[in-house]
Amino acid sequence: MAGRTRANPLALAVLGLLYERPMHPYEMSSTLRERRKEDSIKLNYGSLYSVVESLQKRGLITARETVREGRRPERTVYEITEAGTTEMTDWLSDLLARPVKEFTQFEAALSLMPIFGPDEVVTLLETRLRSLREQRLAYDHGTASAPANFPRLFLIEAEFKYALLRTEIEFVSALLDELRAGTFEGVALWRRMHELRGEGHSPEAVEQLLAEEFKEELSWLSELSDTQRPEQG
Amino acid sequence: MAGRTRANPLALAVLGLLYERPMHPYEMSSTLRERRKEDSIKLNYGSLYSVVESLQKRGLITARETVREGRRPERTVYEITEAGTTEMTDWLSDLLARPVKEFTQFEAALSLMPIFGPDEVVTLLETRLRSLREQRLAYDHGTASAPANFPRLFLIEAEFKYALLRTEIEFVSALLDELRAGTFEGVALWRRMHELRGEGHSPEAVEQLLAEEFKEELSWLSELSDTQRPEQG
DNA sequence: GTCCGATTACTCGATCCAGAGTACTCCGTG
DNA sequence: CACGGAGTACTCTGGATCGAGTAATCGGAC
Repeated sequence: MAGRTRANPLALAVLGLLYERPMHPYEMSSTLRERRKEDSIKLNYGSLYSVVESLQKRGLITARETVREGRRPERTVYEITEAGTTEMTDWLSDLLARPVKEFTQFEAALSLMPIFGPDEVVTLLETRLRSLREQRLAYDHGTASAPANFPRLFLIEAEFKYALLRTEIEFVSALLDELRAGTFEGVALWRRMHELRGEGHSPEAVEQLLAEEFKEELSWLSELSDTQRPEQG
Repeated sequence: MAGRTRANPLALAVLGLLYERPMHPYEMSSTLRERRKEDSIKLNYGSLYSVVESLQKRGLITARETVREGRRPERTVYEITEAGTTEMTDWLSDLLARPVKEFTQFEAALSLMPIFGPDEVVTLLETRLRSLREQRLAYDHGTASAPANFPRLFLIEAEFKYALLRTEIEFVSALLDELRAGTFEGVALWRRMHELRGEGHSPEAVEQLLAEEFKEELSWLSELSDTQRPEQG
């Protein structure tokens, strides 16, 4: 049981809030916002209500009462069940103890980088680097931070994000240096490849020409080629 | 145009592949796998086929022919359109040049960490750290790596992932040290909070007691309290 | 020569989710 | 006292996504 529906951490946050005290969905969203959790847990209304509904269906929370205050719309107050508490504990333990593979947009972008030539990539990464440095400044100046004296315990996720940000800055910066200095391995091949494409050669012709011009660097290709295209017409 | 459907980078990868040469979807998936792109771009059949369909609907690719080879099922070969090439260029430029906020599972977990007490967190993070170190070893020994002599250009995303991995190891390791040494800010408050909960006090009672015991550390609370609960019944 | 398991090539359906839309109320402003 | 804008509290819809399922074929082992 409790099997597949552990994708959206918003559901875990909901369990956490109801573990403190019963609440209605809208209050959950405002509480999360007050606590600066919208920075680390993606929150939007649509998801919140469907997540709550799904938790209820699975018996992890129950509707305690629906209140109408004044002429305001009805509010349904939920509370956590015993099963819900167990699921919360298991789930959070799992998230803390077991790293999971995550796919970020930038990793995807890096892996598709060869679509562009090295010079275009340099320009684009320069823009990125500027933007990342601005982000770091914002952090440093506490702009992105919480009320003074806010306990570290409740901001630990921001510290982690900051560490990742610094790493990305270092990475992009180092990559840029190598690209600009021309010391990046294979940059000559890469540049030539785009030159040939730019001259209107077909992909096959480009491959052919490069194989001749860069024999050694492309030695790995021949190792693969037997298995790679067994039935290329 | 080309507005909202830029969520799934798999679509960008498809455009990239068809920019090289026409292909049928299954070939796209095997090509991506050969090139080790499944590590940085989430790929599964269901998504691939619906992504291809949606690209076609948007006029970014077109079906060139459907081939039946032997008695095998039909294969539809697609090619990229001019609009598709433009979209590919714009999209990849955007991904490289503009950092986007990403939400990871571990950030969510960190932000919900206070649900547990410090001692449980230590145990869980120790498990995580072991696992992260194993991952790093695997990288170092080239287990997770490609054919010898594979050009760096095509593995740059793995380098980035490795940098992030090292940062996470450092972060978790430093956090653990502080928690174990008791030098983590507010750890006493945190521990006491779980002690009181464990003794069966209600959340409100806990808050009350902590406010008395840890006046200074909780000063930020009083600043908020006016605006925080204007209508708490 | 037939059986097994891997590979090829998709299809389907049940969620999931984002974001726009709705509707009502409260509060201040002129 | 009419108006506008912010806040409260959801609802709806259509597309995205995931993973299991299907069905055929091929190559090798026995």
